[in-house]
Amino acid sequence: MLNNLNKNFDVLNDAQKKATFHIDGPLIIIAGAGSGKTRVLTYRIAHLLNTGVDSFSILALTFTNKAAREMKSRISKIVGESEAKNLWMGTFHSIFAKILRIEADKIGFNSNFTIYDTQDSEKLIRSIIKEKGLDKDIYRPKIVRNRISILKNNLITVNGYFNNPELLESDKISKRPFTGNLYKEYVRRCFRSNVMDFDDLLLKTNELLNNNPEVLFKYQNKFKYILVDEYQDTNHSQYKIVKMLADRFQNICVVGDDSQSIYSFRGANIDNILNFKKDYPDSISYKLEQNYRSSKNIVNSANSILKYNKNKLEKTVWTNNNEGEKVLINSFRTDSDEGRFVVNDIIKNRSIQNKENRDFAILYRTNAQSRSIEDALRINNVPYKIFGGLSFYQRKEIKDVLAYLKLILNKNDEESLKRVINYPPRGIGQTTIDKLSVASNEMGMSIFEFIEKENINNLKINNTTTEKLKNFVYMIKNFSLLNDKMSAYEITKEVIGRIGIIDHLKIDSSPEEINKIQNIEELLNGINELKIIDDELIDSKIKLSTFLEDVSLATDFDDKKNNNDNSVSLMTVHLAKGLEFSDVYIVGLEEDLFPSPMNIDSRNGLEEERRLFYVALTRAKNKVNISYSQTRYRWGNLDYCEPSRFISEIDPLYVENNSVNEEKNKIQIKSESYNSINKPNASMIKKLKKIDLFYKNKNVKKNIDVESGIYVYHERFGKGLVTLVEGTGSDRKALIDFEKFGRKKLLLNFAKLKILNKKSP
DNA sequence: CCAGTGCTGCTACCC
DNA sequence: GCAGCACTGG
Repeated sequence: MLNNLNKNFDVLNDAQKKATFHIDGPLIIIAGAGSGKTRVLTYRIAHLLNTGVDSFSILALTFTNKAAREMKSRISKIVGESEAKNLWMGTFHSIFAKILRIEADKIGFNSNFTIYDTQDSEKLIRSIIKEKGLDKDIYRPKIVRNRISILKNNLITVNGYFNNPELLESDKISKRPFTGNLYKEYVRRCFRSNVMDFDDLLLKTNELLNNNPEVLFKYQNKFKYILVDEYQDTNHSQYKIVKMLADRFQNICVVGDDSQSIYSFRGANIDNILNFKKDYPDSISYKLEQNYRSSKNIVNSANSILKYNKNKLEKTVWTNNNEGEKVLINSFRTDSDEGRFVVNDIIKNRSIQNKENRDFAILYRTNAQSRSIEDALRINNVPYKIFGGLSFYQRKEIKDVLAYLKLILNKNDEESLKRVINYPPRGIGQTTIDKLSVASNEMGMSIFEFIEKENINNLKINNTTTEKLKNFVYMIKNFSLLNDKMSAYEITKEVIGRIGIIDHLKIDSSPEEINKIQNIEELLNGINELKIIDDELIDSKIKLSTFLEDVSLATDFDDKKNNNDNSVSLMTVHLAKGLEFSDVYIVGLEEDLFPSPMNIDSRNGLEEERRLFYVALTRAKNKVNISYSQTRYRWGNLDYCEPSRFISEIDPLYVENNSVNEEKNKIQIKSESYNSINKPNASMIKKLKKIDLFYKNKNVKKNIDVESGIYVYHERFGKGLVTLVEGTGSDRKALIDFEKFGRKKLLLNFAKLKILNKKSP
């Protein structure tokens, strides 16, 4: 092994070697894009093992399952699978979920606690808001959930919240003074349901380690060597856990790139990496600055935009690679023109440069932008794969099946119960559930427990419904008994069969429903495959609890399949982090899109957008194509766009700008529309654009003649007589008596009406 | 209780 | 443009 290892080390450059061979004491590795970061991490672990460090005492934390898997398999290749298997390597959430299950009793939880995803949490919060009689338009569940998430990630508990005048004040100002009460109730309900959300996995770990010195001691001793990947993306809660665990031996190695910190919106704190030296004054730092991925033009153009950022660690990424082609900038009239260009360019380069579909990636700021690109790809029969969007496990039909499975393991899981107690429909309606909810809540019980133990006849629920409730509880309990003797695959198969979900989906055999059935089958196959893998390793079938833990903390579904098919990749820039492609198209480089309008009002926000652009640029090995459009459909209507400020920030030395001629047109459009206004601010421009758009919009043109007394034809409602027109602007409505559908009030801005006869003057 | 329609509201997405 | 909640009539 040693020889093999030493041979491997020869491929490292000086900085990489220094970082790899560092053993004791705090170490920070600043790793520029494409500088062989993962290589250093894996070799460093291999080296640690080689010098006699016990594989059980190494903890390596990553941000994605994918990163953990990759690293583990690479290490396996160097040191062998049996050694690699002992490493504690995984995401923050999976590692600490594991520890929390072991230590659950110390924080008053049961070790089979359920993990809620964002959607589950939001649903629970929504129902609490409703119960408390608060206005859901002010207490928007999404905002409240987000607020609570941020609080938790900053280790602010309910008490901490109420003792913090600033927080109380800020929620008062934002017209949500009862946020603290919602937080309190949410925490109470999660606890009662034996549930943790993603943030709890970190928050509760903090509490566990803080309040139980013996537990902290145990894990400090266990994890003598700690490595953290993507340190720039850690939030406060993660930072504190790492700090506590590393406190005893100080053998902490963090790797990251401040220039690729793009997750502050979910609580990542760039200061963690910027302040590492303050936290560990004895730390050593190495910079990996040689880029092995991209051409000189790409590296230099990416570097040039970072000059506009103030908050950063100094480093100079450079490369020995070829000069390469310049970064190409193109402008288009419409977003569909942009899509067509990108696809034609891919087809062209595919044949001229002998490239394959998988060499190309199309990156965008928001998922909604994929549509125009997809259209062009489909028309030209170019195979593509969209990454991100709704993950497999987020789909309704999958979540429905999973809810049954979760309920089997944790009957107090209220959200899962509510999800499936009447799905597929079994005659238990909202009224019944509401009654049960209130009554069980008063008793401090879960709904399941309540049905099981209490006399529900007192609730004025009729006998047939009572019977149905009892049956449901009986069914779940029965599943539990079966589960004790069954593998995850077997019990899931049993559940799917017994609840009749497939039959229910078959009722109308629309393509969507067929697809749902296929997804459920795929879920089952997925579990079955897990079983096989597990069989090979330890000759036992995977249990439901293991499977659910995997699923709750997984998002990217089988990358094996994704890698095998040879297609163009479409994804957001965020998702592209860590990946590389030969040719990259970055589309939609427009103000109000990239940078995102949400992030342009603060320096920190704008700098993060710029780093995001940096990430996009540095994904490419050979060629970057940047494009923007002068108009774009957004939320169903046409928007005028200006080129992104980031385009002009790239040093012109490395750029070929094809869009200069198009510029003139654009400026004309702009001056026509807004000349009369003196220095309009951003939001004003937005409003003007909307008004402007309204009058130019084809819908308005089409419906401007609609007035009372004329006959119109509507796509769905058919023929009708307009009896009244009211409102102005986008609020203009018509009251129409349809022959077959009766009286309807329609917004003229949106209604697709054909005028059948005009009233004579 | 349920299905079908209307209305609303929208980043990025790791776990 | 669309999804997902809320409302309403059967």
